[in-house]
Amino acid sequence: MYAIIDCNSFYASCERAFDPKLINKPLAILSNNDGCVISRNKEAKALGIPMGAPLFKYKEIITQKNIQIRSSNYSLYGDMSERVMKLLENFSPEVEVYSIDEAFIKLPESEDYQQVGLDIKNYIFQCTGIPVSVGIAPTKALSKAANNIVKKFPDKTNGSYAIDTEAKRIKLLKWLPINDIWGIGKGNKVRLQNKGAQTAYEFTQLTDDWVKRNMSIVGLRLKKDLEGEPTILFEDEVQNKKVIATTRSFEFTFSDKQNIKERIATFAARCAEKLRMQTSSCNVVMVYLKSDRNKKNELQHRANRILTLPYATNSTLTINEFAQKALDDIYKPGIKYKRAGVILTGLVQTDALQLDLFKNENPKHKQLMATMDTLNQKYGGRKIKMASQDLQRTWKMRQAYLSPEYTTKFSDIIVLNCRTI
DNA sequence: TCTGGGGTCCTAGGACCC
DNA sequence: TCTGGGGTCCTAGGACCC
Repeated sequence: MYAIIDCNSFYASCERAFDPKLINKPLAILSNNDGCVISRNKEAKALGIPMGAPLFKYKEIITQKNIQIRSSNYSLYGDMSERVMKLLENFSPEVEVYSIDEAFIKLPESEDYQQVGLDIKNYIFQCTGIPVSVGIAPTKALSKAANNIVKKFPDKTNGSYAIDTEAKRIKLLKWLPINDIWGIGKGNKVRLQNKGAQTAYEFTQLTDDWVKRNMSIVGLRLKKDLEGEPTILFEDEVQNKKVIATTRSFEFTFSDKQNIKERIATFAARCAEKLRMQTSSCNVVMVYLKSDRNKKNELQHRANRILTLPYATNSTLTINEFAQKALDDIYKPGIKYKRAGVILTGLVQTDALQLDLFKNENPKHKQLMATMDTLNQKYGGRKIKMASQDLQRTWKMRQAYLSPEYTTKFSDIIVLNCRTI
């Protein structure tokens, strides 16, 4: 049997775990630059704050209803996520971390799966203060569906629901609307509705042939999984990333090339760092620029440039050199740019590099990068940078409502004042 | 003034090879 | 009446996820 453990309103729950003032209060977490809402607890949902709500459009209701807001604090969420995942290993050696707030685990045989789910939920809450929902079933897609039941009926399920009989599986599929199936998005929803299927059950009644032809092998796998035949693979080995990207919207729009060069340098450096962390090198660098598409009356421009490198590398210097070349190719003066990104692809394992007969990187880069990474890890805050980066810290994200890094920074650890009673 | 960021997988079609 | 056949690799774009 598989279980999916899904943290409820994860970012909001992380904030609440360390700040008792937030208990039972509506709370929304904002995206980078405090632009829009990316997580909200159930109290905020009940007040009608939708996912993706732009902050400036909801200012009024936020003040009126006294909704608490926080800037996103990824050091905190990333650390809390690691803790939750680590704790799950107490229930099974086989854990697939699916996203920052979700994991699948393979459960050992049990007489009472419902109770296993409750045990997991209680344990995670006790150790971290994070509430989770647990769905249990013979396949991954069915466990996701069981999790939907938990979310829709929190009182009846108390946080855990298990599909452990054929009757429950059929009942679940007949209840589950087509667009709530994991893996069915907008496109396939329309396709299936046109075919007359409204529920997961009706989807499974279509022929394999039709599903394969209209929804590709991906759709067919999903159908098998819903039929109870485990077809979507369980992957507990952590895979290296195949694409590494650093992309941001700016806090303002601007046209000044020097400014944009500096950001591209910083994005390139961040990408190269992520690349070295998984001991990969890249063969391809892509850079893109976009103006603000919400400003209809301004001159629009979006462009990208893809450069293939002469040799695979993970050197910040080389990657930035090519990123800057790409930028030169696409930058147009006079455009107000709002967003840019650096994306690395063609990733290969660094230790399995093909050396070229003629073109190879200066070996000094390797030593320099190793030294830079060591120093930056030891002292934190990325103290060692390229000269082309933002040495003056002339720009930074707008994060007006940022909470402390309770778990990853010594100066932010909560201090208890104990008095004798 | 102000609307996120980072991924995965699959398919079709073109280029190229013998 | 009637275009050769079989294959690989790469890329752009679509669809979906959290």
